[in-house]
Amino acid sequence: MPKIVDHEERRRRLVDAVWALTVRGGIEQVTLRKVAEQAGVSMGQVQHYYSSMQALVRDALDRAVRAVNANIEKAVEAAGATTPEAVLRACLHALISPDQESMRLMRFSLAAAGRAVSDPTMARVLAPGDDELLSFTAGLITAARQERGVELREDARMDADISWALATSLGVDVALGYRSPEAAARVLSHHIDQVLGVLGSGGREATA
Amino acid sequence: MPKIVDHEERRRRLVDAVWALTVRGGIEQVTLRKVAEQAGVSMGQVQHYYSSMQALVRDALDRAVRAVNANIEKAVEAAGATTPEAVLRACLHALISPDQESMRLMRFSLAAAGRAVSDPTMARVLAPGDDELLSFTAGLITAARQERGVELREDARMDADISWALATSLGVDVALGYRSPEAAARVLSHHIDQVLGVLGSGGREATA
DNA sequence: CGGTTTGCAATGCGACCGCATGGCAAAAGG
DNA sequence: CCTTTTGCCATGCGGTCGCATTGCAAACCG
Repeated sequence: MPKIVDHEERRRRLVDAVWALTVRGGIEQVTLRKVAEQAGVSMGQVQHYYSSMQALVRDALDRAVRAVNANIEKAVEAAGATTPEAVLRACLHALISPDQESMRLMRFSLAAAGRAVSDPTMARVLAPGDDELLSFTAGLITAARQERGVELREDARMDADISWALATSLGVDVALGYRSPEAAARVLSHHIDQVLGVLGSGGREATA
Repeated sequence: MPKIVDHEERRRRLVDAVWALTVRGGIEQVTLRKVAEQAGVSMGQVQHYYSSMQALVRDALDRAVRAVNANIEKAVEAAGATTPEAVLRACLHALISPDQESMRLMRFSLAAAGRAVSDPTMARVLAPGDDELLSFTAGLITAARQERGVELREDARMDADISWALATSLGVDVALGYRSPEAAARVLSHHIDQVLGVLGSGGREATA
């Protein structure tokens, strides 16, 4: 077995080139030649690692999904969140992080979602969360309500659904510059407050 | 002035072809030749009415925005909404209408939004609402709260913002088949109930 | 009737696309 | 040494793209 290279590293380079090209000029700029140039390799190498353009874009999307999830987990850890409410807030706020890397991922995800119109496998990031995620989040909401002493309701799952949809939407807006990170954070916090029953009567303090 | 034709009708035909092509195969299928074929005219005619491909897609987006707004107004009228709450619900629910025409527009809008990554003029429909819309909606929310006898808060504008973001997101999901119209309607109604303070303690009836 | 203006249709051009193919350099085994 | 396997580069092909150009028929004015 001669000439052993790190395949994973090669693919990461190529996918990163796809992200960069998409963010800079839209997904229609992602061509074999441009990807090769951006990654500083030859067209041949791109073809060597991906059997087709579609396969490359698909892998780029796969990795984007995993990267977003990793960012969320990282954000939860970084926040040192111990209470369910803190975990909930950290998870949702991770989607609107003004961090360059996060914004890159959101922008690429939006471009990919545009393709979902014709290719159902292309939504993933911006589509509704799956059962597992919603159940987990609903659990957080219920636990947070309990801790706050708020009367419980059976609609936690729906609130989880709404919360992810809103956070995703805000994340796209931030990544495209339609909202400032601060404004998006205020909106998201306001919604979480409402979900957790924090908003009683004109109270302003709520949470940081 | 010889050979007078209806320019507006021509453009409508062409834009409709753009919508159809985008919905069927993604915005990357929108080419001069395909648009001409879809509209049943020659490439020359397309070029006669639009100086470039970009101009055509831009007009298609313009008209989509106007069509969505028209659909909303139509929905309000059709519902015979008289109270602020009924108007509010009609407006928001118009975005998740499972009507073929509405879903076409949402799908095209999503494809266009995918281009917003590289072309800022391409968001429009799926971007946050403008000041005027938010103020109007906030007014509806406040009035609806008053009618319900709910204690007033000063956050109506933010709730309006969130409501539009959620309705838009749900509308995309419905148009792409990620949610059934009924499921989306339940989610949206639940959110509006929450905004209007309908959800007190485990109550189930709320609204239809 | 001829002239002018409008509304297109047809065709051609250069650029770029994804992908297939063929070959060659480097590393390891014999 | 030679062979084999791996990783990759270079090039060529058929197709499609947006757009410019050219020409001409229909409709109105005089």
